[in-house]
Amino acid sequence: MARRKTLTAIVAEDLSKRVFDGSLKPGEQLPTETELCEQFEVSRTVVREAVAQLRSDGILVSRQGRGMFVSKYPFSSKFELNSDALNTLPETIAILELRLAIEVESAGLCAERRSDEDARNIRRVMEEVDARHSDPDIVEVHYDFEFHLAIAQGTQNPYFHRFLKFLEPTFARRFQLSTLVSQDFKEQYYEEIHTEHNSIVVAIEEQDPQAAHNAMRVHLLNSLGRLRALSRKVVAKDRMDGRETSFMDFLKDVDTV
Amino acid sequence: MARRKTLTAIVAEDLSKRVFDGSLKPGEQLPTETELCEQFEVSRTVVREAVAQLRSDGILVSRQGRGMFVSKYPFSSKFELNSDALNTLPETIAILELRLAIEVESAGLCAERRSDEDARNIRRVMEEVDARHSDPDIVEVHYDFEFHLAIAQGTQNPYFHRFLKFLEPTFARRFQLSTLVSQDFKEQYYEEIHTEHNSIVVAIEEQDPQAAHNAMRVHLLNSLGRLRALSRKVVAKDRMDGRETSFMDFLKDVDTV
DNA sequence: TGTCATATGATGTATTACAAATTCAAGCCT
DNA sequence: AGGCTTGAATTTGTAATACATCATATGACA
Repeated sequence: MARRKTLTAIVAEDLSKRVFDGSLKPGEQLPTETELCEQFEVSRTVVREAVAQLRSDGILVSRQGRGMFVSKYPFSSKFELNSDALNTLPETIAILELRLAIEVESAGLCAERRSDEDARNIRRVMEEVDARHSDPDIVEVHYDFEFHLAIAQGTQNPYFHRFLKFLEPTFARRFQLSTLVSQDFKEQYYEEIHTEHNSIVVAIEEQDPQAAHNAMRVHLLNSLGRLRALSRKVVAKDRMDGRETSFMDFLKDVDTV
Repeated sequence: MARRKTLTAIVAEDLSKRVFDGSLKPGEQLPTETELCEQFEVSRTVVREAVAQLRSDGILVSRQGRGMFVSKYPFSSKFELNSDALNTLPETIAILELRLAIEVESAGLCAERRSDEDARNIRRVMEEVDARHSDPDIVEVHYDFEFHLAIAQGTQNPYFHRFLKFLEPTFARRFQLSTLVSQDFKEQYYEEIHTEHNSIVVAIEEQDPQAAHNAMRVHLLNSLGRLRALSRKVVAKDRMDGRETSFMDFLKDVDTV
């Protein structure tokens, strides 16, 4: 593996380092492309590809005929979750707390601002989610993500939907519950969730932000609890089978392609 | 203004669109660079710069001698705010709502989980922020960001701090209030903010999550109101001076170098 | 059948040339 | 003097070509 870094990558990293350690200040003009070619002893092709990357990251701006400049706000305006972290239980829980924060407010704003069409859509999605229970073998722990996205849509603030969509991969893993829990448990599981969903929907339909806040908070706190319970079952099952699998390993295994 | 889009940008957008609408599937091999040149009727320089961007976004990977491929996980596991959007008032408000969601919960969790040292630190930062009022000329509308960061620190969940830090550039712009508002107004402004801060701090010290929620919500809703009021003043002043500057232009102008 | 050399085709890098946009100053006009 | 035009110089944007390097497929050879 470990491929040799391309010249382009080297130049790009060096330049972005210069920006972030302050030797190139926001707004400042960079050396011309030809000067950079001399400094790095590479061709203009390389410099330009490197610059293209930094430009798409918003670190540089370049204007034909004038030159290249450090962006006025070069400091990372992106928020990323390194995929290593997503597979550990503590990280998943920490991120679920972040999600709870967003979703509680999302439910409240949705209750305030939803259109009638939003409300109808949300109820429809809830019913679709319920209908999906007919398949007894496979369930996603957060199989109800579409429901949550529909609510975010109703806030009329696109950032809520975008942020939730961004968090989706963290929660969209599938679990084969059948290997873990009895049918009875699943029934109970679905029953609980439906009840929780329903009280959220009712609050949104009645345009009661406070009630929506509360119902969503309850739902996600319970979700957190269910996640923890499930993880305990997994660990117990592994121990019974003589394995010593941690929850994170489990999450990796069931990861669907 | 409205600069003509570069060919590079056009190609990059088209390719990323192909990925996201599914006509190019994860893991699939792309046409060769020369083929893309023919398709788009541009030079290889353009194609390569476009690809360089997509590669840095993690959408494509290219291997020397083999070809270019759509990444297996092209779907952005990063959340970014494009800097163009940050300069418009509606966007700023929308993002402030997102921030409110995070911070209300942040205050609550902090009240629950803070260490004694966290509590001391928060109060200390609040007092430092107050002390800064001695400088009568310059104020940042959200000069109190450190205070909010200190609270996020107290949640014991690193993602709250990280997310807030990520949003900081959106709110860390400086305003020269002196050209806009009277000294009296500033006094009142600071007075209000201090009162709001204090009730948050008290709630956290008393470990009362519900009160912390409420206090933080009040503070940020008022912040939202102050931002709107300020924007109205700016527009009014411009109109008086015979200009027709929108708030977004204003934000660009006061941009500090 | 298995192995190695070679051919082939892909991306990576270099070089050169020209197009288009911006700046700046000289020079002209009023 | 002040404002305007013009053109040269500079800089990024695009194009075209050549070669280097890496990966794979092919086919000869044992």
